[in-house]
Amino acid sequence: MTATIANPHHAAMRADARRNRERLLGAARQAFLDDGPHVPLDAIARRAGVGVATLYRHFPDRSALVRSVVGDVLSGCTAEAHAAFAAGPDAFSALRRFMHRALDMGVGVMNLIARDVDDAESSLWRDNCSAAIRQILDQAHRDGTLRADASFADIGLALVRFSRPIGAGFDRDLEPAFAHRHLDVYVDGLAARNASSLPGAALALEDLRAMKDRPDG
Amino acid sequence: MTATIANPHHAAMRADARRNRERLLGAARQAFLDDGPHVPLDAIARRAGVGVATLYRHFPDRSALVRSVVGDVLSGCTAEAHAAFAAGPDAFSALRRFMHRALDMGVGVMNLIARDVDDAESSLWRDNCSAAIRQILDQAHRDGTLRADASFADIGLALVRFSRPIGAGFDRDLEPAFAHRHLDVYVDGLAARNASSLPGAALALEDLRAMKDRPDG
Amino acid sequence: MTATIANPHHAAMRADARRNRERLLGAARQAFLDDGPHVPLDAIARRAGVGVATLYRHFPDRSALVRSVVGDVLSGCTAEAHAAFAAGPDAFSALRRFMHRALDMGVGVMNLIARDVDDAESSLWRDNCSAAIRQILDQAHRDGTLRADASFADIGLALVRFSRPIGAGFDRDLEPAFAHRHLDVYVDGLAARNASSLPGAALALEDLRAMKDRPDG
Amino acid sequence: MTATIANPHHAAMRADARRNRERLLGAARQAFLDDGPHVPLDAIARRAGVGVATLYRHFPDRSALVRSVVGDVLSGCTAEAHAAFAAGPDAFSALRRFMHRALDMGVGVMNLIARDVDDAESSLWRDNCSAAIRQILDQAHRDGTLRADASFADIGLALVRFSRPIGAGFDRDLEPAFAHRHLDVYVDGLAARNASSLPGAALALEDLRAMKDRPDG
DNA sequence: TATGAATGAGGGTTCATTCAT
DNA sequence: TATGAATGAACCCTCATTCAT
Repeated sequence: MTATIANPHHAAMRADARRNRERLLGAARQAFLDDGPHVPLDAIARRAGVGVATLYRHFPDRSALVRSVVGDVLSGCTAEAHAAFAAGPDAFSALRRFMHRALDMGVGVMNLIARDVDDAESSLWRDNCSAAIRQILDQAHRDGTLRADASFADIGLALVRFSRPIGAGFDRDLEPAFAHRHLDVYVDGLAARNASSLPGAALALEDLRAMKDRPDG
Repeated sequence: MTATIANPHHAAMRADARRNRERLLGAARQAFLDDGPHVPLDAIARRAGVGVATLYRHFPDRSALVRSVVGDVLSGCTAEAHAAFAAGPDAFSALRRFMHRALDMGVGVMNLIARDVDDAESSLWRDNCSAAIRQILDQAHRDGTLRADASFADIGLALVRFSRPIGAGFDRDLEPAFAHRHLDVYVDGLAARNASSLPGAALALEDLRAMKDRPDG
Repeated sequence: MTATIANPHHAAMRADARRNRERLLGAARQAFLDDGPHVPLDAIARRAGVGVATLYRHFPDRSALVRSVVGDVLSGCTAEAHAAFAAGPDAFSALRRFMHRALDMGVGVMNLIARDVDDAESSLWRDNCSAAIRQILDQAHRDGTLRADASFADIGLALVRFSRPIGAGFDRDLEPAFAHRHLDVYVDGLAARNASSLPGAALALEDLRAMKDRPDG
Repeated sequence: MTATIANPHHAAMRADARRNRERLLGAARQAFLDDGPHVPLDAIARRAGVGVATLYRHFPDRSALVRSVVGDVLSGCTAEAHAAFAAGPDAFSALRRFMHRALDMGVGVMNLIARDVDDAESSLWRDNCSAAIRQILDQAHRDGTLRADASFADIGLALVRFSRPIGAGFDRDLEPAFAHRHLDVYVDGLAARNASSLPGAALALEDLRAMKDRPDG
């Protein structure tokens, strides 16, 4: 399921190197989901079946690995958003479908690690993904099926929230089931006809850009 | 806002020791929320304005501290649930009110750390809290205001989900605003009249008890 | 003088890793003898001229290091016992010779640390060494040169006793001289013709196996 | 069995303070024997049933406590040596008797801790004890019952050696039995008629005075 | 005076990263 | 190029000692 991510040297890479890179990306995403953002890099290398130094050859430090994982996931999400919008039949149901797909893709990992990611390339990934999602939201707003007070920031962050493991001491295999159930109730609440009034003014995505450095999270 | 937690030696403690204990509990809860479950104990001690060894005198190891924080938060939540139910005017609005209060109390911390907490005392806190919440849910179900397919497990875990920081790389001060907005939409979706049908069978709390050991989260 | 200890991966180890391993073993034995069982592992690493983490790479914790040192010493002792028995001319003089050699080999370290060592491999080392020593004792008993009331337990523990530093506040370089003098008097007392009667019943080695956990020494 | 040690303030001390002092001395000696020289002072205080600060009131630091324990033991030993010499019937049997008594008194503790003790008062205790022992040895030498090559240094250090626990991983309660058996064989070897020749020149006590600082031991 | 809480320095261990093979 | 050994910084925890009650 690893979306192909544009790597500058991708074409030039030897077959075994490319295979290692992809195994590392997959192992890293799963490790981040399973064990949190602090999982030792040794453990990721072991999961991928390579030595640590191979990991460092492909990703000079933890942050580079994280950025690549995020890029991988975001590009996949972008594709899913476009596909859902195209498939219809209407924007609101496309939204619901897309959100469930994003959960399945492990978009949650993006957030576990997003604090470390603030470079130009990642911003691009993020912007692409945003645009694809906004396309759906805007149409739903125009249709009057999505409650008026639900902003892109609300929904983008909701996506993050629902796709993160809650890790509440129960069997990890049950996570997806609860996530999808929670998400479905939330989407029901998003329907225009079901709306109570939300507290506070709608927050715009711009409000979120005020990054601050923070040790952990 | 630190709920008073029953400490066996509480009465017998010297005034300064008790003060330190409370400052440590408060600092720990905030540190867990801000920086995650791996926050160095040194940092917690510093936040509380005491030396590390003082922390260790009060809490023999990280796990003991975590248990105490959990107990502290859970007992506070229990009280809030009872209060909300008593205040009415009806169970559904009590539910909404209680859930917002639980967010404010930092119940999210419970989950960040719940994996480490599995002793008898913590179970008691948990059970007390569960009972207080179920009281509300059962009444709402009887009233027909809460959608029939929303189980206690759904809602308990939703509480956890909404109260955890998503930490998506934006200003941490905005967390509460989004959490409350997300929660409000979710509660709208919980209203019986707004329900679509949820995917899968309702999961019971018992399904969650199948604890497995897992390194991180 | 480091006896070659069978390490499963010995052959497969890189040259530098093997060299480090041996330097660590030697440094550890000397450090245990000089500074006791609590000597900081940093100090051992420094003595060996490597970083701490290198020590931990080779020996996952203090106990593993201790076990390896013990194995190293015991295997050397076993070889000495066989050699002494083979060299003759009679069992009693072989016993005296062996005991002095064991002192030189630093067998005392075994005991400083023996409390921590109770795994299968160490038991094997111990049993091999015991057997080699018993071979000498049995012959001496048959020859009638060794006093009848001297058991293997007596003599094995005497070996331990004489080879440990007494550390009585004097120059450590004098330790071996006194140890050998004490041992020689003791061996004189072991000769059958010199025996007074020993107090109490002879204690068998089995009595020693009743291990109890004990914090320190 | 705590010998009364001259404490400058002894007479002036309140009854409860004196009782605490004696309990601390006894607890410390036993703790040093049981758990080695590194036993935490908290543990000693707990054993004595007092708070840590009480320990510090009586003994300003670990070294002072150690010195007092040593003085306590040495003064007891001195008394035993005089008594044994007076009781006869001959010097050699007095020597044997005294050495067994010294073991019983826990003279071994002296050595565990002697490295830290080098002040004038301790030297006095030591000299008194030496004199009492030499009195026996000199007579035995004159009697021709003690081998000529056994010096005071040999025998004094032997006392230390036999009275220290060997801690070889067996039940600590068996220590005294083995110590007495080892000692008895050694004393048999000390008899003039049983002597082989000892290696090296006899070492004089003066050789031992070359103290060096050493961390542990 | 006796108590037990507070402190900071130090040792044990893990892990991100670099380097020799 | 892939490997895994070496390194040091950081964190957890303990303990000697001081200080408030």
